[in-house]
Amino acid sequence: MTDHATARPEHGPDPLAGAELTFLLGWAFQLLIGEFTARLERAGHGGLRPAHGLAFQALRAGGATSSELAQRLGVTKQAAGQLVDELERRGYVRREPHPAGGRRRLVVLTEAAHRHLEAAGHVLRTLEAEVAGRLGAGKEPGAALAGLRDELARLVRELGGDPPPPLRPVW
Amino acid sequence: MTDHATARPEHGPDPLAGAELTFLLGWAFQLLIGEFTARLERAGHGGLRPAHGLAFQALRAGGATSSELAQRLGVTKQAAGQLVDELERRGYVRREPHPAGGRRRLVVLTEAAHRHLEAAGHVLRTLEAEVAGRLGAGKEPGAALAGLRDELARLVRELGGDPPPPLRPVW
DNA sequence: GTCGTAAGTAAAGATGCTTTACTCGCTGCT
DNA sequence: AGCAGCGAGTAAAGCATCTTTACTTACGAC
Repeated sequence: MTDHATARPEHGPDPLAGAELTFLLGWAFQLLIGEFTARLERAGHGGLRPAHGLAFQALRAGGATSSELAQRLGVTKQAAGQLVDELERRGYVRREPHPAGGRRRLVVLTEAAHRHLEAAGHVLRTLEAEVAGRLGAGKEPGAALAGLRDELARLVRELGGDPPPPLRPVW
Repeated sequence: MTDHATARPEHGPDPLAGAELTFLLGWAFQLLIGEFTARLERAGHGGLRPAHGLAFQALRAGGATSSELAQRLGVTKQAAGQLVDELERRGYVRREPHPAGGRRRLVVLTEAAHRHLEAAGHVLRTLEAEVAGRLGAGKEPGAALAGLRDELARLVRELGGDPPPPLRPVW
């Protein structure tokens, strides 16, 4: 038995309780991403969308060619190339000669990108900590969040394998 | 203490366990939506994207003008008008004279749209039932899903209010 | 050498929105 | 009656972000 009955002190039917799991997930994700972007902007790291952050993460460990980046992001190499063009123009990545030669070029993050990544990580962790405090009233703090993470991780692994397919910014 | 340790029989670090809550939510949502769309297609209801389903839901209870639809979907009225144009061409909605007169036109669902909604609902419920069975191994069936739904609903209500802002198909 | 393969680039097209700017039908005032 | 104004609807252009198609270039194998 869950504490479902205590989750909403108000009277009347709860539209959210009847919502499909899929939509609940979508709402939660969208709200968190929205809050994330807003805070990042207020912290002086505006002008970049979540998709750019995903690219930064894909390049974090030693960079990659734009074709590798394309694969990690789940887009065509042309799309990745355009993304790299834009990020290069704005000073977040550099194209360096690739050790393996060929036509390859290694795309690496600049200091600006690393600063952005750090700020983004901080915002995400702060956000998660706030959520932890507000979740699962009545239980010990953090327990509800841990359970939520466990169930979500299991769900993702069941449906998407490990590692799961890339997150795409449109559905 | 959760059954986290039993969730992954393999050795080595678990990349998903270290993932941010936000990304877990995104992955779970995207995977479910993807599976939903694939099944709906296989059931003979292909060619419509999730956004169309959202429009159907917004029109389900007695229809609406396209401006009302725009508000419910969180887009401009022009975008809603284009959406209605397309759905009308494909036989999913009709524009009828509006009882309140003016330039208003009431957009209502056709039988085809209602059939689509029914099929979509069935797929969603089936999917949710499957998820319920695979979640929270070791607990009584359904308990993990109920807890997940509770926590998600609470999270959504905290961040987005009630009802939450419209789900947008891009972030 | 030349052939195949993979990386990268170029250009056009598709899509799904927004912005800007208009027309039309009604209400209410004077 | 006449007209100001408002909200619904429509039209067209612009824009961002992707894909598709098609090419060029570097290297390795044989």
